[in-house]
Amino acid sequence: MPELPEVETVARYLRETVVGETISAVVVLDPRFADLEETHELVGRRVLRVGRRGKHLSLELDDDWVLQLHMMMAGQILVRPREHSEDRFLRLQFNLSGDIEVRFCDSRRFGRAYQLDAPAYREFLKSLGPEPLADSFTARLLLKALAGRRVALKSALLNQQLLAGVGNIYADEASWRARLHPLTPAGSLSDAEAGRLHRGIRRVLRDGIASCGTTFSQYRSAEGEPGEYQSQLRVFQRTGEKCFRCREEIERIVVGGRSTHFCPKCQPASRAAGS
DNA sequence: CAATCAACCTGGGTGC
DNA sequence: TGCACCCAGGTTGATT
Repeated sequence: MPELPEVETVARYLRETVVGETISAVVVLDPRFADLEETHELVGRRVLRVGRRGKHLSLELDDDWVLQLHMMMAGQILVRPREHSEDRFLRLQFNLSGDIEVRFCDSRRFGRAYQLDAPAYREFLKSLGPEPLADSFTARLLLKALAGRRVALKSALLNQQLLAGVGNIYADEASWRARLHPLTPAGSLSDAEAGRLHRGIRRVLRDGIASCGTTFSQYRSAEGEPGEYQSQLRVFQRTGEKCFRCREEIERIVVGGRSTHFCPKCQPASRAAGS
């Protein structure tokens, strides 16, 4: 599921709907899902801000309490009116003042919810790589993050300590934009290539947000709506279809255990290991 | 320290 | 219909 554009889409809706609301009840349906030792501590607290860092969502509450949510592969965070019908795979629910509920659903039970105190939250914010859409994220910074890395570019882009928020879909899409083979050694990029990659990453993430994310099956916005970026994908899950740039057939390989899609003609394997 | 890989889970789709 | 098998947007922890 959810990569940066999908999480941002959810965060934006939460900002419109739950900021200022007070938690009136926490319902844990799957104890393994939520690492909330003291759920009663959350009751009565108000949501002051909704943050997003990489693929993580943070509900910042009164007294520096933070509720961290991660949707992993299949999670859905839905904002529902109390009378809304039951949602499938509900694992955790927050009832809010104003008769609305935040429902965290997840068929695969990979998602997680947990509390952080202020110091732990600061540590967490520092533990991830730069935000790719921040003004401060430059091509030079990207080059620096990749410097010295011999892993495949694809694997580096998925490393959240190097760059926060890019996942399997947007990594492939950005590499296609930059005309870089996914097996290119991450630390071998020239200035020009890093510039193209930097533009590609920001382009696909911005476009993804503008389309409210990519939905193949599970992902829904907090309003329960599917995203629309899947119609704009250039390589992801287009194996055997024609490249939009050169009409060559898109190929699929496995890199670091992850399905990887690219155009063998537009993204030549000059320096790429193993091909 | 860097890189690789299995494990965590379940549902949906496909092919026999 | 049933069943075996493959695939999936992510992360972490053990191992090399």
